[in-house]
Amino acid sequence: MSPTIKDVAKMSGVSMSTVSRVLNSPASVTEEKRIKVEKAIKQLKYHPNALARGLIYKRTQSVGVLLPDVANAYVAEVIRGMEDASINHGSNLILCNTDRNKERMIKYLKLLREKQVDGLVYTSDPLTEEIFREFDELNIPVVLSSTQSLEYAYPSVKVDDEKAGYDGTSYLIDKGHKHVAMISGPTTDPIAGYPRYTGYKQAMKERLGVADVDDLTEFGNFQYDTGYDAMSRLYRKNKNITAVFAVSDEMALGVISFLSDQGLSVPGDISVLGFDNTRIARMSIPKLTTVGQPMYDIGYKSMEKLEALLQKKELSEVRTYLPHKIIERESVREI
Amino acid sequence: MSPTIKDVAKMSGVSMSTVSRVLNSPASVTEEKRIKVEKAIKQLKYHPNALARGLIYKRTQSVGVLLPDVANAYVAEVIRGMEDASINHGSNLILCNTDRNKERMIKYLKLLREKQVDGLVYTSDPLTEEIFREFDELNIPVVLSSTQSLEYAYPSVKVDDEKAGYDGTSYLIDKGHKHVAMISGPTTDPIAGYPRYTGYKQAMKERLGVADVDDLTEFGNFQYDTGYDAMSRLYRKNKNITAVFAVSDEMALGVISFLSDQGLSVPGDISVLGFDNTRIARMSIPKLTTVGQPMYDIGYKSMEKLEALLQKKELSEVRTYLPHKIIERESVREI
DNA sequence: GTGAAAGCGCTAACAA
DNA sequence: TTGTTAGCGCTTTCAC
Repeated sequence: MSPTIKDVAKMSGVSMSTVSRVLNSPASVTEEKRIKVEKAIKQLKYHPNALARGLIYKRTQSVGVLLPDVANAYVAEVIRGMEDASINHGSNLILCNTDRNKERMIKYLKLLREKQVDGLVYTSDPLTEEIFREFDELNIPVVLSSTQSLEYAYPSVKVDDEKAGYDGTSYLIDKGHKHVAMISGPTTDPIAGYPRYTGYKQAMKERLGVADVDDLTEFGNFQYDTGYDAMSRLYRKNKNITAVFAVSDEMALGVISFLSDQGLSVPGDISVLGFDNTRIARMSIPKLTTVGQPMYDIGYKSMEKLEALLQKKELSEVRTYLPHKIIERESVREI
Repeated sequence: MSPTIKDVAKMSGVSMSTVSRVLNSPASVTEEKRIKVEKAIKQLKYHPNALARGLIYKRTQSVGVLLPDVANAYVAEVIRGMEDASINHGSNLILCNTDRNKERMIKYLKLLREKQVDGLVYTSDPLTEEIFREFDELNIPVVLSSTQSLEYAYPSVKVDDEKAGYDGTSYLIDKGHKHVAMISGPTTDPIAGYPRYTGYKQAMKERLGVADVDDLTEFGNFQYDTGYDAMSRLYRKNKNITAVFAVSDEMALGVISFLSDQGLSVPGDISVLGFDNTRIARMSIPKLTTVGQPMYDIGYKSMEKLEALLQKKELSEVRTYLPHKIIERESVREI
């Protein structure tokens, strides 16, 4: 059995409270005893039991992280930022892959609640009313990372997706493209779908005067295959396109792949712009020009917000928008 | 405040022990009381406190996962498998990105120990003596995932890297290649470096009769850039190469990229074989033929082993080797 | 079958 | 400054 505070007390000839004091407020103990206690701690290899502590403090230094899937490159990078922030605060992350599966999520929420996590961060997926209600029952701080809610008051940190959609499109227009297509996410997705699409449409209208984009848009679900398929549909219905803006790097790679299968060159024949700037963006041929998101920072900042909440600090802002940035590589050319 | 077992007892007019019984062995309570208690639980939205439980059971249903970096595609996939296994067992994963940084690791180990995690899984990095000693102090089951130790008796699950190196090389030879190069990991890496390299050398000798591979090998650290650079060195010193076996998909993409920069075609001029079968392997042009590892299964199986250990079950085997498999795509051709 | 009481390892009054 | 004691929320003897 591991030694307890009692063992340390016995060995050093003081009371448990004194041991507890050298652990928590060493200054309040005479040097003589403190040294004795410290020696005993070392000798016994004593380590405090966080369960017992948590029971009293009502703080566990653990936070739950709900995410769709760690194996997703985007998400993994966000987590990385969270990790770094949390270790700075002495907390741990409990990983919960929801798989967008409701039962799995409920199961996790139950576990997290029983384990008395201090807070929760919910990543990358829209917050439905149902999920909100589950969260609300937990009665702990929640922050949204790489997603947000306009209906509920949870703090969030993400990029401004609409502006990113606008800026990406504008970038292509600035390069001289007049027939700019978009491969969007589902318009039912209020985070990475609709807003980026809206930004695209706005830029098309404002900058190019084109209001009807039906011939220029297709939809996918952010994954490679759907990018490939969407491009194939797009190509069938419109041969004038000179640039396509895919709202995920994976879809952009799918686009490039389709184009390559058609014997078309990127960016020679068609320019391709991605979104995210995940690691794969610099490994493709041609290297992908993309609307980069500060994934790591999004994660880091989310966790900092959560910590602030846990310390009952006033949040300077509820909804934080981190800047996106166009990363120029080789898949877009000027025409 | 959350309701406690005491509140439930009061509301249902029974003792705390009875409530505890309906929670843990419902059969030992009369139906009448059981129903009353269950009703109170529902009404109060009572949820047991795992800290209090853990204090008694000395089991927390949490396991620590030490890994180099979640943002690494290979690692993320392994984690995914662990997650799925652990949720089946009702446990949670505490994520620890070590960054291969000793201090960070020590800090995590301290946190994990204080939180009384039931076990540990250590992923993807060689187990040094120093790390072993740290683990050993913890006095909890440890399993190695995607790594192993011949010196210490920790159970492990991974592929047979030497055989994989041999098989990958053989595959290339079977395709008619006589000048097969390898871009290896560091030979000081006893997991993903040395063994694969050894397998390669063995195949070269047995199948092709070539014992001196100095002109055919270069080294990288599994990342994209080092694959690019290693290929550039290789190309400078040997123009006869018709196939290169890079021991990570990322490095293989780096190789393809370098070749493309030289105006060389893959697999037209040079065939390229990767290792791992991470998601990027099917997104490249050409799609990467690779020695696939069952990453998900490695993670899943590791966690199952850990659970078995926690249940004091005898392990049927200490070191498990899961089969690798060559995934044929488009980057290797027959000559 | 059920309840009272002790105790898991710790901290926080409260006295001294 | 220090020790004694109660108690965090739960399970588990041990009587009844």
